[in-house]
Amino acid sequence: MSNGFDDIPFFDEEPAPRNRPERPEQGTPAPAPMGGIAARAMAARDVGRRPDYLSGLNPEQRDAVETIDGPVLVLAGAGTGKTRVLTTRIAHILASAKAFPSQILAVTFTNKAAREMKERVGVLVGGAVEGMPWMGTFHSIGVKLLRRHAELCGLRSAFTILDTDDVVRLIKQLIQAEGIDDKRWPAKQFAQMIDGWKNKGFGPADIPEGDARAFANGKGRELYAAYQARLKTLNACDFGDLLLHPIKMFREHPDVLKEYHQKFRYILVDEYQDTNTAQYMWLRLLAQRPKGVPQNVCCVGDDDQSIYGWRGAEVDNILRFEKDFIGAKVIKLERNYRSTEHILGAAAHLIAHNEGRLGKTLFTDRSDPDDRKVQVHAAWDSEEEARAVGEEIEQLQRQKHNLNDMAILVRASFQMREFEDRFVTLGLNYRVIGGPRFYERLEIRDALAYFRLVCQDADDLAFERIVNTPKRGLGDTTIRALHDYARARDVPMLAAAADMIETDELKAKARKSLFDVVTNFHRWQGLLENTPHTELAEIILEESGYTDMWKNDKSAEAPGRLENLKELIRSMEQFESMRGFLEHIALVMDAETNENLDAVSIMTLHSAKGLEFETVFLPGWEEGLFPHQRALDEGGRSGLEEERRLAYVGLTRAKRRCHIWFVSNRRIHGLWQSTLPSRFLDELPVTHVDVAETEQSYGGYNRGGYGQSRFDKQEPFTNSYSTPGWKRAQANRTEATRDNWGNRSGVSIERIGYGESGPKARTIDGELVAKSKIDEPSKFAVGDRVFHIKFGNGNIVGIEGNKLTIDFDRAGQKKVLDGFVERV
DNA sequence: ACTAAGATAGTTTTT
DNA sequence: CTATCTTAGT
Repeated sequence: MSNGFDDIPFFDEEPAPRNRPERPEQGTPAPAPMGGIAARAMAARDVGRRPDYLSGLNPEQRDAVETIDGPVLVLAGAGTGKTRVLTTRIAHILASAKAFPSQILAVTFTNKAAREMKERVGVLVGGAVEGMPWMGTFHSIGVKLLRRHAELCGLRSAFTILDTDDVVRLIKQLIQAEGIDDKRWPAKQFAQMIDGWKNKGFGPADIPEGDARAFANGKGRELYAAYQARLKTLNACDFGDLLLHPIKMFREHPDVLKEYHQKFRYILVDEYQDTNTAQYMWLRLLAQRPKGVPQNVCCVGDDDQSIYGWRGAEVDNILRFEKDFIGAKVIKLERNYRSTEHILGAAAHLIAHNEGRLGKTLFTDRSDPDDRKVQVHAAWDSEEEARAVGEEIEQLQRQKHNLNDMAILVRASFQMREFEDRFVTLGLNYRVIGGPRFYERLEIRDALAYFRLVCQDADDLAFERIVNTPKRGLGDTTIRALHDYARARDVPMLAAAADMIETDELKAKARKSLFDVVTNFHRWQGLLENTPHTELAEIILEESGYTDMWKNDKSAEAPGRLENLKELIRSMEQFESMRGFLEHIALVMDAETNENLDAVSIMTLHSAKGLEFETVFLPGWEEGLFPHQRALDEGGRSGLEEERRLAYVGLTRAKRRCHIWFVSNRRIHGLWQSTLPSRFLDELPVTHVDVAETEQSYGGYNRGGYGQSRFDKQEPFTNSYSTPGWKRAQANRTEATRDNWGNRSGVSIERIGYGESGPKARTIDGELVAKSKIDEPSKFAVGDRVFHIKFGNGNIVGIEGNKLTIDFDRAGQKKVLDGFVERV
């Protein structure tokens, strides 16, 4: 290691902010306290040993930690210690004294990831982590930049951050104001379009002509511009602006950008595969350096876990890292510390079906004869699926496994319900992750609207939300009048209200009500500076009559809502001011879960990313659901590949046990649909996957199709296959388990090298856990009259291997497996 | 201004 | 089927 003490910074070049925020930034100028690890690290160096925090890292991890100068891309597979590398790297930078804590920019996507990073860095470096104000999400760092330089972006520092709900309401107003039919052109859809544009870094002038024409008969661009103008008058931002405004500012004010170049000596990015174009642009701007100056950027990501393409994430960002950052070092982390070799083998084999990946192969030293293969189960319908999963969980529970160590990961949230229902009847504790959130509840949003308006009187959306809540007799007519007046004079609605109560414009009753509202707000605004914010919050909710409204409400949920309001006030205590609290709310919309309760987690595959469980259940592996039909329709091959990555994410969440389920019948949109097993099942390797025998063999209908070959106990599993693929698998099996990958997973996948021109030919062997029997002649013929247990009688109109297309008398045309029908 | 019946749509989600 | 939103009627 070179002597890093040559360029120890003697002072922290804290830029003199152009617009000082009211609240000084905490802790920035404090020099790095060299306590704890850092001190020990240096002591260790003296005796020629590695610092403590480096021990226990494998060579690749250590490389990723120690290569702190110059661009580094860490390709970190699932469970390879990505967060550890990131946090240790920060500790290492600090220990090397190459930067002050305040000179490190560390970006994550989610608040959760940011929290975890902070926690773990704290363990390594102690209090120094408190001096790292530039560790956070893209958006929270964006807000920080924007509050400092608000004027350069046409805003005032106290600007409001609007959530999606506010945005949609605002756009709806604009659409209606333009005289456009808001039913034909839904505001929600346009909000999504704007979001998409912003993800790509497009302002109204930059959007493609085709996009502009696609909405409201060519008014797309106009509306987008009107929206931005409106945000400006509201002194508000949407989430996209939190990135776009800083980008624009950096481009227009190179001097400001330069300050940050000097400031951020080291930049780290987590989950790089999830960055969208705007985030990428933002990063490029901050990371760029004059020729010869190293760009100390370290991005950590996994192209195989890129599952947010639909939300604007560009996997390309990770693929082109080397081009963008010349001289970049690419380090692959492939040693997995999480899962058994069976789980890893199954996941690796599945993901190998994707093209256009950088190509990593996870491996583990872990090999335990007790490790069970991944289990594939079949069920008749989703009800049976839930029942069987419940039984499996109860059995594990009897074996003293914690429910906290188990998770059910579904593709779509409607799948959750069946499990919830089942667990309620079983009395099994469960927790749903990612459901409706605390801050999205009606009463919370109402209360927040009051607070927002007190803090920022230009917040018309907040005004409109609560002006007649509780009921004050201020209906549509009054609001429209206020709205028109405000727009005509270009003043906020609260100010408009203050004006209008002086006139005879309104009816006496409305005028009186409005007068009360306005004087209340003026009084509360006066209290803002000198009253403790929790106290002020209580005053507002009391005096506005909002709490009374719920006290007088006799409905069942009213007491709960009052409880939530109390909870809201309680949670405010942790913040120093009402503004600080509101900012937190806008950015951190998540509520904490009760960790004390032992409960099974139910969540979507998307929200499971980054988590791990001893036992994972993956229900619903059926064509149309997973891969989802819409992903296929709209995303084509790349859509399918993203679905496959999602499957990969699901499998790699499991540490020891993994159960996959598919059903033959699922109720979609109220009616029963016959479903086919997911193609992903076909893509699993036999060496690591078992088809589980179910006592109830397919809900009691043990015949034909998947049922016949896989659940018929008379015939041993290994004999029931006769397809070429299976034979190939058989032949390869011995070889595959004792392959030349040493102690790596037994899957025989050729390694795909990074930096070569695309993936090489792969040999994907040993598949066929659930291969469709396309080669076998069907025992049915077109025109046959058949009976199906769920759909009744029908005629066969098409045959494709073991998949029959049947025109049912009652249920219409459906595709079903031949095992489920009988000739009549 | 509020309630009740009708229409409609229905992946994934963070900030 | 069902949750949510809209509209029509009181």
